[in-house]
Amino acid sequence: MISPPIADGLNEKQQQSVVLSEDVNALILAGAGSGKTRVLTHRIHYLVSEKNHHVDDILAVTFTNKAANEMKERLTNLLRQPIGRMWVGTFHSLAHRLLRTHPLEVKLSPTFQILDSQDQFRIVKRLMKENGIDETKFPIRKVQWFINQQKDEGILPQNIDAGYNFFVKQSAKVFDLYEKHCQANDLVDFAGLLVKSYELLKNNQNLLDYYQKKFCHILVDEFQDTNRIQYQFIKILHNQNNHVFCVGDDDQSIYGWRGARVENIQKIENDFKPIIVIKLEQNYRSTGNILSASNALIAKNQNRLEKSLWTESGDGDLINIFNARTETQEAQYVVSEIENHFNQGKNLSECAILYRSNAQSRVFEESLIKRNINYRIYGGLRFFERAEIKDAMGYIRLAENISDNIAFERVVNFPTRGIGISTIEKIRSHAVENHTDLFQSSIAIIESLPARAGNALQGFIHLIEALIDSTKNLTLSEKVDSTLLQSGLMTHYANDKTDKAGSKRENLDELVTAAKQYVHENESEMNETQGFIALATLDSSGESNQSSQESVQLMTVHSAKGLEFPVVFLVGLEEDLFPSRQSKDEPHLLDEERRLCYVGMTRAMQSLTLSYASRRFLHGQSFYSLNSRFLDEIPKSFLNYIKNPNSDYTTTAYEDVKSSPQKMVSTLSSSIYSIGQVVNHAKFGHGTILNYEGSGDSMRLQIKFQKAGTKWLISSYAKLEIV
DNA sequence: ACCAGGACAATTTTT
DNA sequence: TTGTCCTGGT
Repeated sequence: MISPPIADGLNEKQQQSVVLSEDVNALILAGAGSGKTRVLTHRIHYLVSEKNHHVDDILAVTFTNKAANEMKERLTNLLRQPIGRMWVGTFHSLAHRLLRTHPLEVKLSPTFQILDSQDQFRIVKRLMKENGIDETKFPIRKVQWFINQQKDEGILPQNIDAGYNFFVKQSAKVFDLYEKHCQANDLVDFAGLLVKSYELLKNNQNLLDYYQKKFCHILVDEFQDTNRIQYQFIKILHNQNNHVFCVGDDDQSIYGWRGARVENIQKIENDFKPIIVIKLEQNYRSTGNILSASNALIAKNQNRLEKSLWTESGDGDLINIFNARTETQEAQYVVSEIENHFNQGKNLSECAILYRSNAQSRVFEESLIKRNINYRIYGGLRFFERAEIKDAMGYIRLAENISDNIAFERVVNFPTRGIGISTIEKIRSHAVENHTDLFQSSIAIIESLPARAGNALQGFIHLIEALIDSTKNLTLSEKVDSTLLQSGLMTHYANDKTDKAGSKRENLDELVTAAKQYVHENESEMNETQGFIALATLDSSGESNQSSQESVQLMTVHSAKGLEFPVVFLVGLEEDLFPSRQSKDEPHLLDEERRLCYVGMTRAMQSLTLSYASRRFLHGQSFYSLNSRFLDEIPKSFLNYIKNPNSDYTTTAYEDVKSSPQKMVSTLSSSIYSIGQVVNHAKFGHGTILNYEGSGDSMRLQIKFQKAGTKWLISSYAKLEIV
């Protein structure tokens, strides 16, 4: 029916999806590893080369920059034409582009700035302080979270019905203040990009007509991750004459806590009629056992759009289960297994350690360092979120747009130049009273300041003016380089003797490289510098498709979504950790945990090991733990229990200990110590035994010393004297 | 302006 | 336990 190259290497269902008629909407339920990105890119290829659509007729939306970049790259190869300004990108970047094209229609100036979450935090904090809202009762993080939640739902402050909930009431008040602040200061946060884009289309019929007509085809990746405002955005762009093509997998919905609505994937069948649903169920990634075990696990969830994945590849190895005594032993086991794989010729980068929470990474790091194995950890502060980078960007932003108040506040006294809080307060209030920006206010009030503060501020003003003047004709990277020097940031870190200064200097150098690598699109609504500034906020990773080196990959299961590895260790499968304590009592949260576990398992291509520890040190305390219920939900026939050579008790024995505290005491009483007993330590002096763990030589005692505080000591080393 | 020490909290994370 | 943030002292 269709000629290669469109059908090239696609299975029947994939082909069907790709060549679907142009008259229907489509929902492609694409299971893990079923080649969904392939289908998406080939669909576009088909529309362009067979149906003679121009690339500009197509809108393709993803969630992450990574996915967007990958799609762009694949399309460039497939279409063999530059995709230039094609509308491919994240929801946020596309919304941003819309707003940059039509800022006035939503009461923004053409130079409006985007707030990242740090900036947002600071603003919320200041507003709360100014309005006397007690941040100990209403933690700023929670209020910020609340605000974003509302915005993701498309809810405005005036539409919140707080009822008797005091937290909601106060948060709604802050929300209102915050929205007004943003409006007055020409600021848009991440959620705001979407909210405003939606409003733009809703309130401007001619624009809506234009874009509905322009985008003949709207393709959405990872549809299960859409939140309400994103759904509305897609829905409003859709009319009788254009069509949506959505790809998603309800079993991989793991961002519900962030506002993603799995229901959207079900709603789509009613809201976008006529629609054709196609399931992609052939998996090209994992071996039979891995797949069957994953299928069995996810089958425990209710309300699924049932799919059952299958594979043509053989059963492969069984899934290994390892029960470690402690988290340290778990790490040692995993690392020694990685060494084995390495010795058998596997590349380190083919091995991944996946965990539920970032705090778990440390033990693995320590173990890897000990054995001298390269590793890479994902997570933590990203490049453009680092303080030194944000400072540098602050100067660049201020030089580009003198009324960028966020940037002004960031750099006005960093590196410190004697401009104190009181001076800044004066600048702020002048700005508010005169409806002008902080920079103009500074110039205006300088005469009225005490000599010292005045001089300091004058110095800053001259610095910025000189910066603007001297960099205006430079290329972007020269501009960045020169800004680093003129601002004094480089000197500041050169004089800084603390151990972190070196890496900060390296990061700043890296910023120059990032500027060099930045590719600006010529017909953009922005100039090159503005484009670079926007990129820094909208894609803070700062990664330019660099290949991962020869190193073991450590990351949370969340960040592993969309990736695959030949060898996977999914660790910490314990009750209260995975599923997490906060989720286990609520059915819909527990289901999401199960999906998360499913996502983790289905990352594995050939080898999958699940591990858990019977005792774990967390938040400075040791806890006994039960194996995760998810392990019990996988049929035994797929599992291979690894014998633990160092285990001094079996699972059942320890469960006895865990389930009845009395037993702990009775076990303890067989040793020479008992809880409540007073002992003497050579160094710490007198103390009382509060608790204990383990037995024999490895027994550890928790002792509250009169002077030295509470400590955990190993009984065989501690040389305790019973008093 | 800067640092030490205390209080406090600690899933998941994109944009 | 670790990191972060705030405070109070110098």
